[in-house]
Amino acid sequence: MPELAEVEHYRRRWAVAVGERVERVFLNAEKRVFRGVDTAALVTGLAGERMVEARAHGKQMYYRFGERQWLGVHLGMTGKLFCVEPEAAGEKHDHLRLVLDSGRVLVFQDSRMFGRVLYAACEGLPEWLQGLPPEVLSDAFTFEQMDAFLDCRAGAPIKAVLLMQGVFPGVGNWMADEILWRARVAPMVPAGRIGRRKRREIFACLQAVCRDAMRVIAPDWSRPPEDWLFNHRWRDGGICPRTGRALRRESIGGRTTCWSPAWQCYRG
DNA sequence: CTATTTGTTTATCC
DNA sequence: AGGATAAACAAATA
Repeated sequence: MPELAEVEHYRRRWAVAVGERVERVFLNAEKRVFRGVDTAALVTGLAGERMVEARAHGKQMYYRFGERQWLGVHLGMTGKLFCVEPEAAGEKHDHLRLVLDSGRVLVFQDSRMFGRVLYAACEGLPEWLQGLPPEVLSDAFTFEQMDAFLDCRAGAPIKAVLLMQGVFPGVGNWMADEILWRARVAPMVPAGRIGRRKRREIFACLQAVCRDAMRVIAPDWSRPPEDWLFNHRWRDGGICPRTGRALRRESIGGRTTCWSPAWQCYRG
């Protein structure tokens, strides 16, 4: 489920441990979420260290312990982070558990295991945090950059382009649909066929959807207002809140896409 | 039983 | 070469 704002929500669930020390680490090294990770080094490296930083960049979260212990978490499709009381029972898909000095436990749970854990012990940023693109809500994310990228991916449907994490970090399936719905652009339109004026609208809607999602979802996972596409998109028979007509669901760019044909009339 | 899934990586085809 | 697309990953849910 996790896109930009859901990731931020989960980041905060572990951020309650900032200032606390890790007493012990439990994990099952065989699980796919640890693919490529030196789990033995992770277990010994984090033990005794204090969490000093809890951050997210797009869908990639990372926590720093002490001066040189870095733990990365990506939630994939079904990953979750939470903090439980000492007496809480473990659950089936708990893959990583950090027991704090207070007794509370930070848990990473992921049933489908498309998520992953990363680990590094180094002075500066680990290589997997270097060269990240500007975050979509930062000043460094500019229209000119988006404009150039749409030309670079001119043949791909705009829906697929918005999902590319190298330029739109954090944008996921429902956010891409929400953006195109607000901008009134049909999702299968090739990016290169979108004119400059409409690109300006897409840019503004992109920022607005990210900002709104952060405000509504990140603090407590509130249900978005009914005038978002969000509440209508999941089930068959959904109705467009703007037109009152049926939403359509089809596969575009390899992903299930929900859109409102009468409303999203821009075809480039 | 089958079909579906809010993500990413790898393979394959142009 | 490089962009576009499909497949694979895995388990829960309908």
